[in-house]
Amino acid sequence: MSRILSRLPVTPPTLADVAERAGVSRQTVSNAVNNPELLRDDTLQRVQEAIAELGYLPNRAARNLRTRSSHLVGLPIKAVEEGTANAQMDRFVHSLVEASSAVGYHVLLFTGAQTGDPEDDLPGYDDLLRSTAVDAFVVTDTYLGNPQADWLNDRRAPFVAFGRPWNDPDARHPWVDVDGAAGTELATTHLIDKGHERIAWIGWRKDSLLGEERRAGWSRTMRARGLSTTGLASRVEDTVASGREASGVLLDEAHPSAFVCASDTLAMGVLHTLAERGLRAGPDVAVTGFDDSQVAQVVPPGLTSVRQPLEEVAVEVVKALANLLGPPSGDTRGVLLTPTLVVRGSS
Amino acid sequence: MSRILSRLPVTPPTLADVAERAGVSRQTVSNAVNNPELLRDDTLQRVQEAIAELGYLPNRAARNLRTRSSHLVGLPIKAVEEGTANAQMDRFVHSLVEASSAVGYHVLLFTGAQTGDPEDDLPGYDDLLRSTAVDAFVVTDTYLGNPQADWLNDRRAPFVAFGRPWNDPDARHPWVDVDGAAGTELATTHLIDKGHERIAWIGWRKDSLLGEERRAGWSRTMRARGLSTTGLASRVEDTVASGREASGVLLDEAHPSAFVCASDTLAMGVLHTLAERGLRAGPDVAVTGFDDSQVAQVVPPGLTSVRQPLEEVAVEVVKALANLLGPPSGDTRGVLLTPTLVVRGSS
DNA sequence: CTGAAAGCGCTAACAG
DNA sequence: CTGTTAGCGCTTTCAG
Repeated sequence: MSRILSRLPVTPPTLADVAERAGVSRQTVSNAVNNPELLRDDTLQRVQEAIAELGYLPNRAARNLRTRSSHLVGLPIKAVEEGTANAQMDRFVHSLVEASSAVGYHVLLFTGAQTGDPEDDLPGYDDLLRSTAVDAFVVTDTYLGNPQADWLNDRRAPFVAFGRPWNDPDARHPWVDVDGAAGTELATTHLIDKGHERIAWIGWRKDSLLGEERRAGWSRTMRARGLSTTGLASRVEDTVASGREASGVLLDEAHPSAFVCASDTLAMGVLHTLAERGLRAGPDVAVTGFDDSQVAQVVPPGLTSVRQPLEEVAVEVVKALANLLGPPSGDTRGVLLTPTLVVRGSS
Repeated sequence: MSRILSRLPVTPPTLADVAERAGVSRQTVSNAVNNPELLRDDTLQRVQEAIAELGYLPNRAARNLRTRSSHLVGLPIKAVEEGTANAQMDRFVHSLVEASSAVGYHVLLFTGAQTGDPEDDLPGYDDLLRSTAVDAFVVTDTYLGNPQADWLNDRRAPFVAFGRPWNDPDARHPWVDVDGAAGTELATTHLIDKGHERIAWIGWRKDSLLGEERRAGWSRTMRARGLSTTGLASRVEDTVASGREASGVLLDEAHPSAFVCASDTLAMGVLHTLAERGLRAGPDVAVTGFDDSQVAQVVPPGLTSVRQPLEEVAVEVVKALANLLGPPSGDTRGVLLTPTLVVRGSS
């Protein structure tokens, strides 16, 4: 096998080459590749042998031109945020590439402008779309007010979102998301079971619906267990410094014995405060984060964190994609997955 | 502008549409796009107006078919290693995507098999190559014994490596790399300047030439300053647990006051040991890592780390790519870039 | 400087 | 079940 493929011809074999070798017409070879069930067994086998001997693979450009589809999905990527623990894109991208290849798709990366304004990403989408470079998009950043989904909907561009359409609950595009409240509920329950009663929340500002959802998981669990939340919540920016500051204030004013955080970044801020005060994460004050970042995995003594099932998310995204691009079968609009809790030394 | 582009036609405009609108032949439109200098000024302007009005963009598939080039570069990605701090891939990927788009290229992601054996990635390359899906590859993992470079060279597949050809110093493919020894020299010098004399090394096993290079930066700097390295070096696997263990042994047996590590992962292992022994990273024992991962950035009290100039690497990679695919101009075989040191609380 | 003709490799539609 | 015909949208000859 590797012998056969070991020398790349100057110009790769075409349908015609295979057809000649197998003694059939070009169309028959095409059918052998795309609709094998149409061929008689012996013909099929003969063609397949010729294909193997020649190491034939259909020319993508020609196929794309003819079928008006590139078998490529576009994925916009943002710059990594320095100084945060939010690098989970990596994990998602890898899973997406893998899941896509299983259905014959490849992932094409692109970036918008560097301004940070999502409006400026739009031309990136537009060019790809108008040049028929991709069949669909996967968008990952569907926070409230993000124009991408609306924009894509407007031009009837096929896309699947990782993230709920917060803008518009009855948006008609397919989406996949992770139940944030379930995640923080897991964390809060875990802490309560460990005997904690004064459990503080550090989350994002109110305009983040994603953040409000995660917060809801904490507050509803506290209430359900009959625990007070008064004075125990803080809403800040998603930076280590904010988490550090917020946890300092909370410790002074509300004396919590544990913190549930909306992100690993904020949780790291809490660890900073604890280190400064000579408190031990875990034995003295418990902390949980969100995303199971590499930071959570390697920081001493290990940060307990809610882990999003990104592999599953990718699989569901690809399913939705296939449904969008292939023959539509039972259109599932939205899929909500449940995260898990990874317990480590900090709790 | 956004008005004009705001409605995607059922089927995008073609060259013929533009030609009709501008009252010229299809050829002339093609020239207007690809060789504007061939047109008379007034014709050019007329055509460009028609292009803008119609929101015309050349159909990629058709262009690819005709020019036998996809304007796509393939980038193989590995699964994220859990439990390490080695997630710098997405910083590089982002930079690469950006640099590529500046010269009209897009990045296509693919994965090999999941076995971890690099041999199994080869079919991934092969398929992409034989189906003319990509024009070239960027490979990022050129450790000793990795078959990719040889394999690609064998089939005369254009590629650029991020990483030196350790196998074969006079390999003929272009590469870009970062000077690891310069990085650890920076770290070691920094520690010496802070007054440290017993500075230990924790690195990788000897079969990693990359690791040996980083080690050399430490040892040559120590020697140059007249400091002993005897009993101060340890070579282990790249895991947090190994770093923890090695630093424990070194502290007991050689009493170093500082550690230079070959990776942030190992450095985190050292932080674990320090935390367990009630020692403070920084004031009590200094530690430096390598890669300036998010972990280094957010862990208390901040991990001093060598930062690779990945943005520059990407730019150089794309330069080499352009040189490979476009008209060859001055073939620079290899480019070696210098890292910087980011000083934080741990030193 | 502009236009006409040819064809890249493939698949959809139809004919045998 | 297999072969023939046509054409996707573009660029590369080569004439005018």
